[in-house]
This record gives sequence, C-alpha cells and structure tokens, in this order.
Amino acid sequence: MTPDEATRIRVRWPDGSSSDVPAGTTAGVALRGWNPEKARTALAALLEGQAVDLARPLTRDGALAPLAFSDPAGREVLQHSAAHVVAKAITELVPSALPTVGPPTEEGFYYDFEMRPLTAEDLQQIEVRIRETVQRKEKFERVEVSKDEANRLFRSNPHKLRYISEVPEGEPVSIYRTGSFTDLCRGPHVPDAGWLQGLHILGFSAIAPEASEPGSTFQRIRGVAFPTRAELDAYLKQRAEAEARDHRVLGPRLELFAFSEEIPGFPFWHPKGMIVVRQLEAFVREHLAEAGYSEIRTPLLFPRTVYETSGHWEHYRENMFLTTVEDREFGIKPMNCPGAMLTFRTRSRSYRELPMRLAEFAPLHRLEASGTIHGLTRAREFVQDDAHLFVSEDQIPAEIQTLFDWIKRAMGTFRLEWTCELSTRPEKFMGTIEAWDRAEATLKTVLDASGAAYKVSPGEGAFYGPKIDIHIRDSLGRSWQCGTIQLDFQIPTRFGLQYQGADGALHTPVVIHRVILGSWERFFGVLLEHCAGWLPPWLAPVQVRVLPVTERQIPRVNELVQTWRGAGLRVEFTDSQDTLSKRIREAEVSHIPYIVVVGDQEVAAQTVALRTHGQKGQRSLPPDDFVALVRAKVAAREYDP
RNA sequence: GCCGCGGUGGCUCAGUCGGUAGAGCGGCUCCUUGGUAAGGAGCAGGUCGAGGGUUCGAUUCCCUCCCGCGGCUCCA
Repeated sequence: MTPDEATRIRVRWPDGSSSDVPAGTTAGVALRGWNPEKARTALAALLEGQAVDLARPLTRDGALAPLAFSDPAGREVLQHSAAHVVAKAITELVPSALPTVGPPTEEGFYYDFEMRPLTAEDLQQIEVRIRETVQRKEKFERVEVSKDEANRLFRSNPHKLRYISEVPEGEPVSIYRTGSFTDLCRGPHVPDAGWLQGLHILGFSAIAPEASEPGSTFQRIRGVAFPTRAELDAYLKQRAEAEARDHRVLGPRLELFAFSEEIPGFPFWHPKGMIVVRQLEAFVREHLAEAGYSEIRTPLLFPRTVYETSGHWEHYRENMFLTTVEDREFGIKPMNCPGAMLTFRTRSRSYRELPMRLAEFAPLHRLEASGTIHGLTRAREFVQDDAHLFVSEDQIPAEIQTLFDWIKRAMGTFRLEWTCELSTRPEKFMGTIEAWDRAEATLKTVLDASGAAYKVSPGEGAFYGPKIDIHIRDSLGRSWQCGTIQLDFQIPTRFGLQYQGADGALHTPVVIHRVILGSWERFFGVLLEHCAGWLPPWLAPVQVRVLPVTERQIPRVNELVQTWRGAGLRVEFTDSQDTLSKRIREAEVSHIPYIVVVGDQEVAAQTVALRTHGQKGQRSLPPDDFVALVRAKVAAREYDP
C-alpha cells in the first residue's frame, strides 16, 4: 500500500556511521545490514536510546544500536521474556491462575500470580512446558490494541484491568503473544523463545496478598535466564560455590558460633568466634579513641515508662521482649537510645560538652518475626557498635562527614563493597513534618558533598528520624544493612534534654544515632561469606598451626609455640599421630592462614618451613622473621596473609 | 507471622512399598614416625525432631507442635 517504501530514512549507528534504509525496515534487518556480527548477538535494539523489539519497523530517522545480553538493559529484556514463558507454562497448567506482574530483578526475574499454592509436582510440569516452548522457539509478537480491546482481552483478570486503567487515555496498549499466551506488556522482548536456552526456575513462594484482596493467595515464581545452557551452567556453578560459603554452615564448621534449637535466633559465640568479636571491638574502639568518644554501660532492661518517653512503647512494642515483675512492666532494650538519653540527662549540660559522643556495645533483643531469622545476619539478640552523638545543629555536618570517612576506611579494611541509601519520613513517624524536612535536607547536603553515589528510599526512615544506611552483600548477593547514621530531632525533646548555650539560654541537642559495622553478628556473618571463611590474619582465631614432621621435633615445636604465644601470635600445634599430609589438610580445612612445618632439616638449620594460604608452595625462614612477618600483617590489618 | 519444602549417629547422606536401621567423614583405641590437602585396623555412637492417632505392630501412614531451608513482609 505504501508510498513510504519509496521513502528512505537515515539510521545513525553507534560507530558514528549512518545508512539509508527504506522506511518500514525492521530494526533487526537494519542491524544486520550494518554489522552482521553484532546483529547476531543482539536480542533487541536501542532506538533513540529506547529498548525496542528487533521486529520494530523503523519509521523515521534516528539512532539505532544493538542490545546484547551483556548490556544490563539487554539482560533485562531476556529476563522479562523468560518471565512470559514461565507465565505461559503456569497458565497452561493452572488455567485459573491470574498473572499480575513479572518484572526483571537484579538477579533474574519473577512473576506473581493470584492462584492456589504451587507444589513441587507443579514445578516439574512447569519445567516440561517451558522446555517445549523454548525448543519450539515460539515467537514473541507485539500487537497494539485500543484500551477497549485490551479491557475485553483481559476481562477475567482484575489485576491486568487495573494496569490497563493506568495507561494514559488515548495511548495504545501493547500486548505480547507467545503461542497461546497473551500478556499485557510494554516490551520489548527477544524475537523468540529460542533465546531462552538457559532458563532456570529458582523457586516459588507465597507472597503477601494485596491489601485490597484479603483472603486471596498469591504465588511468586522466581527464575533466571541466560541465552545459552553453558552460561546457565556457569551461573549455577558459581551459585553452588556461593552457597558453600554460607556463614551458617561455615560458622559451626570452623567452631566460631552456633545456634541451638532451644532458642532460635540467639547466637552462641564459641571460643574462636569470640576472638574475632574482640578483634572487631578493638578495631572500632581505636576509632572511638581517635574521634573523641566515651564508652558507657547502661541497663539492659527499662520499665515501660522509659519506652513511653522514647516512643518505643508506641512504635516498637510488638518487636520487644516484655516481662512483668512486681506488677511493673519491663522491656529488654531493643536499642541503646534510652540508656544514652538518661545518661545525658543525669545533670545539667553545657555547650562546651558538645559534641558528646557516647558509645555503648550492649546486647540488644528484638522479637523479629520467626520467619525472618537468618543466622547471624538476622538474629534476635545482637550487639551493635553503637553510639549516640549529642550535638548542636551546626555541628551535624562535620560529625556526619567524620563518620562517612570512617565508614569508607573501615569498609576498605575488609575489602567490602558497599552502597549507600538515604531513607526519608515513614508513614508512622514522630514529630513535625518541618523538623523532618530539615533533617532530611541536612543529610542530603552531606551526602551530596561527600560525592558518594546514593539512592533515596522514600518512607524508609526510622520513626524518629531520617537516616543514611550502608549496605553490604552476602555471598548470594543478598543485601544487608549494616552501618546507619540517623538524625534524631525527636527523642532529645521527648526526654527533655537540654544544654546551656554560650548565649546563656537552654537548647535541645540533636542526637545522631550511628553504627559503623552495624552489629558484630550481622557484619561478621557477611564478612565470613565475603572471605569464604578465610579471615584476614588479624581476625583469624588461629593464625598459625605448627606441625612436627615426627615426634623427634616435638620439643622444638613446644619451644617455638611458647615463644610465639609470648609474641602475641595465636598458635596451635598438632602432634605426630597422623601423617603430615593429613595434618596439612586438617589445617587447610580449618582455614588457618599460616602452616608451619618443623622437621629434622628445620631443627638443624634453625628455620621453619612456612606454607601461607593463597600462596603456592612453601618457603624456609628463620622463626624470628616469621614472627615479624605475621606481626606486621596483623598490625596493618592486612587482608591477605 | 504467612506460603512451600524438609528433619535418619557430631557432620554429609542411603534405607525401610508398615515388621524398631546402614555407609563415609569425624571421635576413641592400637599399629604406622611420615616432608606439604585424607596410611591401616578395630571400637563406640541413633527411643529415625517431639507429642498424639490409625494398626497386632509406626522411623515409615494421618494430625498437631518444634526446628531448619527458600521466598513474602520486616530489619542492624
């Protein structure tokens, strides 16, 4: 029909070149004409920066680029296409299932359905159907329809009808068909399901029903997709390795900590784990000394009245362990704030005392929902490296800047990647909106000045103030909040805290609640996974294991162990009952960084044979040199042995 | 707390279509005295998560609870 065929349009390519193609040429065909090699790995295209299907006809001049799986946006296209194929399988298997949304995620994708709970048998059936769809290379076809038409198509699915109603009036609604399955979707998608050779279901679970639909049940099925089977296999292998470093497995195996069925969520720190905790404490205390902190110790338990003052009774009671003694209600403290506030309030204070920085490492108890307990990273009892800074408003930026610098340094010591988040006023909050706005603006100013990239999470603040959170990731990529800096204009007022200013008038201080590592528990859990159980020498509970080759060297080994312990090294030795190879293996699986072997040669030469984790082979050196080496690594808190 | 899956010696797992259980590692003992990731032999160790029900008989089937795992919600 088209006179347009005569019309040619100009396509600009990423390499700066451009070509003329007939109007109506699809993005895919144009790409092949430009660069067949790049077109081969393209699963979609970028048209003027916007992801589109390869089947999209080009209608006007513009910039066009291939979109491959290696591009984050391309990866999302593949994940989203995978979600459609999964939804197709589920709706075939359970026709009453109502698809809701199926977005890509950081790891892969999920798709939520209003439907009955899935079972393991369902999963097998789903996988069979997915394989069929992929093998048949079923096409993804885009169709644009009117809103009325879309409403007719999805009339049996209230969720989709709601999404359709959100499309601006007059705009066409796009839908995608894959075989028998039709979904409301903006797209784009891969051309066909043959791109999903590496589609894998990670699992399914119930999700909380939407508030508007009480009584209904929703299921989420999660998965991940790769263009090839080989890429999926590589991913699964890496994932299995990550699972092997789970701190919940490593902790008991390395005798660091354990949990008991008797009291879930409460860590038992074993002797070796306690050594690590003490080292972490020392690390943080060094900073406290440099930065002008004082350490305090306050009650673990407060009466209800104190929590009513602090606001915990109203806002946090359901997460507290409560008890009644002599007809008075008490709560075990879930946070250190009340103790710090009462400490400040002991006597009248002067502006000359500010900033007053009070640190407290006390066990905290929170009645976390049973289903959320997760080893050390989510426990019901834990100790934070906590402090409360009582400051005047003009002291806030400098204090937060110092904290930020320290966080950067600390994370560098542990070689942890971290991300930053600014959380703002939640629905349940104390105080005035004006005070909140001021606090949020202050944090934002400091963050902007620091140059750190951060994301804003509206409504995620604590009930008493906005906060900056530091997140680190565990071995499976789950993100955990560790450090946090929270500005609080509320609690000081509620406790009636005051100091006398230079002007002679009484002022209310601002409180900065802050933790750096978070809690020993969570931080250590993540760190253990990060280093796969190979703690840096300064943290390793046993730094050195000494092995005599035969029992002839036992006296020499005893001598070395005595000397080295005197020099502050954490040393163990094993006797000669097992073969040397066996004892080396035991030391390796115990994740001891330095293994020292002493045989007749070493006794004669007055040396030791050193095997260091992460280094090939072994070397011979005088005992004093070895001590100096380890002490230097420990003193500098070096990460590698 | 919600949904799904699971629970067999300290650990990892096999097994019993209902007739009270096996292995490897680890532990202990003995032999071996060895040169950089598992030397050999023997022994000990389990009321099969707990309680109730069905049954002549339950670790096995059913119910409840506890604990664990994966998600959801929530959080240091």
